[in-house]
Amino acid sequence: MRLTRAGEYGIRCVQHLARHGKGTLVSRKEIAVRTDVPPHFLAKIAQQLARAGIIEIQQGANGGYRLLRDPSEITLLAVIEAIIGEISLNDCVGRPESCHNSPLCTVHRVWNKANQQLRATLQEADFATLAKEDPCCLTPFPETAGHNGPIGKK
Amino acid sequence: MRLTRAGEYGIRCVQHLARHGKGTLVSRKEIAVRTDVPPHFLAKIAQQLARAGIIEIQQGANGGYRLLRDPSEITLLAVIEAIIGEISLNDCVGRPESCHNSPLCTVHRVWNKANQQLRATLQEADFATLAKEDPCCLTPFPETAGHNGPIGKK
DNA sequence: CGATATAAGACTAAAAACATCTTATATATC
DNA sequence: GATATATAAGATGTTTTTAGTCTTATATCG
Ligand code: SF4
Ligand code: SF4
Repeated sequence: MRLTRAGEYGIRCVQHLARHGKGTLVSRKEIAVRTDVPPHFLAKIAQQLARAGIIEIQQGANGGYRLLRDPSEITLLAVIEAIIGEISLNDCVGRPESCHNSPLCTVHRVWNKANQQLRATLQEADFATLAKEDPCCLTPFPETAGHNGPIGKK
Repeated sequence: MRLTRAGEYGIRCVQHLARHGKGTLVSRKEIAVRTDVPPHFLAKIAQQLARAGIIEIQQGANGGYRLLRDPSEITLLAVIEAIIGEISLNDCVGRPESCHNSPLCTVHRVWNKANQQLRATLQEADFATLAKEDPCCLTPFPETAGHNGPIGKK
């Protein structure tokens, strides 16, 4: 297992959407800027989240992404695994057949246990709870706030 | 965090040495053959284990490796971290300064917790316990058994 | 000394991660 | 309907990491 950048970015994306609540449309640009993720990269990640049924993508002018479920129904585990696939600390955890020794291997059992524990911990964390303690103050985003002039940048 | 091949091989190496017990000299070749690890790769891994004080390397003819500690004193965690460095599930766990958001981030806290839990689980597993339930029957290795002719191969 | 074994690190190949770019398509607004 | 804007989809490119090999040097036994 390895939490890649894509995985981390996916979490940030859902986290930001969760701040706006279920169903609210948020532009890719806003998410990208606010969570510090390369916009084109975010597009890819969003597609994976959409395939997993976590978000919905709206195309066209004034398009963007929206959460399909309530933040309390979305876990860290679901978001991570939507992007990097099922967590597997060692090859033999996800594919026991990759090591002929796995049926007898006592180390294998430790990995299995650790893996299960890790997934459980990540499953316990839902985005409603995460947001509750989150001190993030959601200041208006330029585009959303109704004027187009750049603020600060340039 | 990511258990690399080197990490997995390191565990196999220590596991094999543990079967022979603390202090017993075992040739690199035997370990490599028995645990299915490329010999030159094993050399590298052994050096890391030696630096971490887990094994001792004996050079010269009839050289090899030996465990410095009792198997019960060696944990999975120690071996893994000797090779891949301290376990860190996400960048921000090992280096909080890598994300300016880490002091406030609620996701960060979940990672910290999960990381701590994982390390604890791997620390609980020592090689004496692992070997106890290990059904491996240690048949004599050709070189060790006192004759030099190749068996089976070629 | 000579045979054998590891040390140490350079080197290479392959894979994965990370990111960008291009072309196509969908939608709102005029 | 035309146009501008936003995402879709996937090809492409760059960089980093992993995995493994090779070469030269050194240590030890007999
Ligand atoms: S030796 Fe054990 S821990 Fe290692 S890959 Fe095989 S089954 Fe997994
Ligand atoms: S946003 Fe939170 S979880 Fe993600 S890298 Fe920063 S501190 Fe870690």
